[in-house]
Amino acid sequence: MLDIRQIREEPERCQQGLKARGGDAWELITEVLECDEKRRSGETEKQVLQQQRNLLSKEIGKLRSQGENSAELENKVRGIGEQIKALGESTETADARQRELLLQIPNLPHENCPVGDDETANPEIRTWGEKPAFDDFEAAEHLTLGANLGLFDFELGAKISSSGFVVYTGAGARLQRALIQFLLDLHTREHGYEEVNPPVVVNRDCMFGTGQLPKFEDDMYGIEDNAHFLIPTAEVPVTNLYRDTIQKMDDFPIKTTAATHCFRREAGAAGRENRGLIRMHQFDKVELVNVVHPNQSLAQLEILTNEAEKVLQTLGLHYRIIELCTGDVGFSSTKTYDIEVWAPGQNEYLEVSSCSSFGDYQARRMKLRFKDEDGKNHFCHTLNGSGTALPRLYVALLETCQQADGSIRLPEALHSYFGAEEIR
RNA sequence: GGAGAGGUGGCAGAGUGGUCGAAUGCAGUAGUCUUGAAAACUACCGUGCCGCAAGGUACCGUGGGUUCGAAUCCCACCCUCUCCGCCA
Repeated sequence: MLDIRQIREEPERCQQGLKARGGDAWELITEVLECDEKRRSGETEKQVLQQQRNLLSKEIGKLRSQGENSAELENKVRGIGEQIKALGESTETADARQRELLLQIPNLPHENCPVGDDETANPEIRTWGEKPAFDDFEAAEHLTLGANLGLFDFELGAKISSSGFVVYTGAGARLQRALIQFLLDLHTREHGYEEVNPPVVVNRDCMFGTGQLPKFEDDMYGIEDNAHFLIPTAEVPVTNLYRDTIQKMDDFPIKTTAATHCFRREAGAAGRENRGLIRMHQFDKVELVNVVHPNQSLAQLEILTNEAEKVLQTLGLHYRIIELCTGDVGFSSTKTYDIEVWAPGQNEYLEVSSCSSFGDYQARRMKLRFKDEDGKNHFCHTLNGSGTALPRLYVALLETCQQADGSIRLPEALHSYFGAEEIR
């Protein structure tokens, strides 16, 4: 949520930021300001009346305790009560509308977020490693490799669920488990994360807190009349662990990781570009969540991105980092780096991680605060990044590590986790 | 799923219609004392909103209601605990 004070004080700047995203959210600013004006004047008026009522009611109490008649005063206060009620209703309407609007307005892109209309304007920040050369044979794609090695089965997934679900089988299931274990160990042992294992069913408050609701309800699997949702990412439960809390500054940065299933409807996403494991309704992901002091967040985003990169470096997978431009950053994000791993069989880069700083946008939504040296409360900054998504990592791994005979030579870091050096 | 009990400030725990934003204890912060620490003593010590400020106002699980006035009475919902049932 944007700060209503900022909207009040620099509305043009807010509108500019929103315009840079594209879309028409900037048009809402005017109405927000109208509501704000209505709300505040109504509230002030109401408070004056409440003060009168409180004073007179005390008076009545005094009179009664002395056994005196208070009927006249009571009548007067009754009238005030009615006015308060009427005022309360109109300010409540303005307040509700203001909140509704604020929840629909995305975050402002960070001032150093590159300007652009869409993903074609995303600059490449850096690359690591090189595309592996396949001199003696042509790189197969993971679907072929997996089918031959019996690593996963899409038909079985569709049979027991529906299209967009997969069953990992045998060594394929084992590899999945090994990867998750490897990722969690990396982040907890080397990057100082605390591991949690949260519910994958969460309530609506969580979805509002991180910004999935109210705009993206249709993207998620809802249950019980959408009172609860299957999480689209562990960002939701993990960040919301800190919802409505006041943190100690000494604890910054708070770094929490979780491996969870993630569920997304991905309506209309079927097609050649999303063949195989690349876009699933259910997938695993290891998520990294940071809660930090506001002046830490920009630097922390670099650290967080490096932590996610470490995954690919350790596995020896070539990748590039791009930064999302103003027209492409996510709803709640203020600055985002995407990490794209090279998948030789696909002959393209796949997004395996998206590392974002949300500024105080999520924190304000979920009332996540910290106490400063003077004992005053401020909103924290939140960040998160994938560390990393499993299926695409899996794809890049198979396709990069394939050998001429169709077997997979695993990176050394995985040997102990997987229990073998090769899959054949 | 059934029966019962209960949800008050960081924690513990009073308060059952007015002077209660809320006793008290613990924890915490600052100070006095001390070579230092401890102890003792003193003071401070919840959150939001409106306001330049003074101050005002709201919040006792959540949402409604009764009342001149609600932490306190009524209704609904949520959650926790205990017992029973079922069960990985």
